[in-house]
Amino acid sequence: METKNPITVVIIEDDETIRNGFTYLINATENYKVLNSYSNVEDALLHLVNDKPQVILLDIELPGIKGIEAIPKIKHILPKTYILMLTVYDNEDNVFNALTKGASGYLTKSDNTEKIIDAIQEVVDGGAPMSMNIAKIVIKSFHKNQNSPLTKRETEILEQIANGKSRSKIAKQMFIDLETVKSHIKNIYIKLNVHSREDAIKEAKNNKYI
Amino acid sequence: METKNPITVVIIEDDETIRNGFTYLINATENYKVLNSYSNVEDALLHLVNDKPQVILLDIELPGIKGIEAIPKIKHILPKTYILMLTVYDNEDNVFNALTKGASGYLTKSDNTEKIIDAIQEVVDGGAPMSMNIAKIVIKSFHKNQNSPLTKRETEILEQIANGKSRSKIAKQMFIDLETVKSHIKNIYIKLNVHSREDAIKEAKNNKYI
DNA sequence: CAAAAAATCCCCCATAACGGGGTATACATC
DNA sequence: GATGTATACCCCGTTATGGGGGATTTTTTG
Repeated sequence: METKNPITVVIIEDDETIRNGFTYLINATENYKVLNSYSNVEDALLHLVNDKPQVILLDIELPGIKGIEAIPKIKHILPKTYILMLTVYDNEDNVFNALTKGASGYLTKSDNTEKIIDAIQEVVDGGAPMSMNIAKIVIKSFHKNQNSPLTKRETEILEQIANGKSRSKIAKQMFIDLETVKSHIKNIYIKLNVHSREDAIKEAKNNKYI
Repeated sequence: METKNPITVVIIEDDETIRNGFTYLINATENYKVLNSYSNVEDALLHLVNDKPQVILLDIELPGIKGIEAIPKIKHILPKTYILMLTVYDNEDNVFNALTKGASGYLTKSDNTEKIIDAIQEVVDGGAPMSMNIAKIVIKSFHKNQNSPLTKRETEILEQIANGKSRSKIAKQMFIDLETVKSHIKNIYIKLNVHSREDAIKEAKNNKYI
């Protein structure tokens, strides 16, 4: 182990105790260095360009910009940085969203130091570290959308519908035309053999398409 | 352990493999006896009066009458029987509904035999056995509707809206008039300071009202 | 019991949203 | 060259929605 080129880390976590604890523990480990730590995404985004860390530990539950929303923003300015999510609750949606948005791995805050260091190392080695229970969720999630008759886009739209969004809202949000949304919805209905938003949601949920 | 007065159990579960598996495993345990097992609630209701089990293992996902709907019916004819719900998915709504309707505990189907036997014993001893992750959901649910500005009825209706149901569907399902639903929705919007279904859902989810 | 809160039901109105019918283009995969 | 996907546009009639007024009854609570 050489101390000349330590693995550089930035921590984004609003809880001061956890933030300082992690900073201390990682810095105490040979070959790992915490460049900076921030309590919110906004601050972090301002300084990350200078920090240029190899790995970011990113809390999911943050005030202001949430951890998951932060992923694309961080990836935009630092495309090569690995992001490890920190979470207390292993919520399925969060896990899956974060991974699809570009997070490399997942850690629960109760994981011990050794695990966290291992995870950082693993991620710079190209791995995808995550807690066991999180891995289970991911597997379940992958099982989910597997044999769905819906395309990616259709699934996205159905999820918006399940959130109570109108066609026009969906269109605006996805930067596509209202008519395109209509087309997709028509196809969703045909594929699911339903004739209403309600039935589509029900059918999709029953079959774990969403 | 005396074998003269075994704890009597009835299983209601549509999957034959699980049904027979549980029956076998419970009968193989000293002091526990499965009186009967049924693949649906309708059959069970016809024979439960004769069975008079102390404990019923009740699947949530049943054809015909769903497990949760069955709880009050079972409680009606056998008020002293303890009901343990069996589930594969630890869905928050289901868990909470079942418990408020009179279920005593909750088990995931992946729980091992020992856990299930323990749960049966615990429930006849007056406990409320449930898997750890289910317990978490219950705690969350209790935290949830605490300081909600919405009334019970309004919350019910908002939940229906969040499931994509139209006013008229909600009205039919809740056996109330369309106009009543409209009134409730109007009040929901005022209380949440929103002007659309979408925003109401978002606001309610953010504040854990639903 | 009396007052307050919650739940129920009724009317009107204009607008927005919906579901269904077709058609068409660009693009990638196969 | 056929298929699948994502995109966009047209038409149509029907339904649902949100907001504005009430009113009544049941339930809860002080």
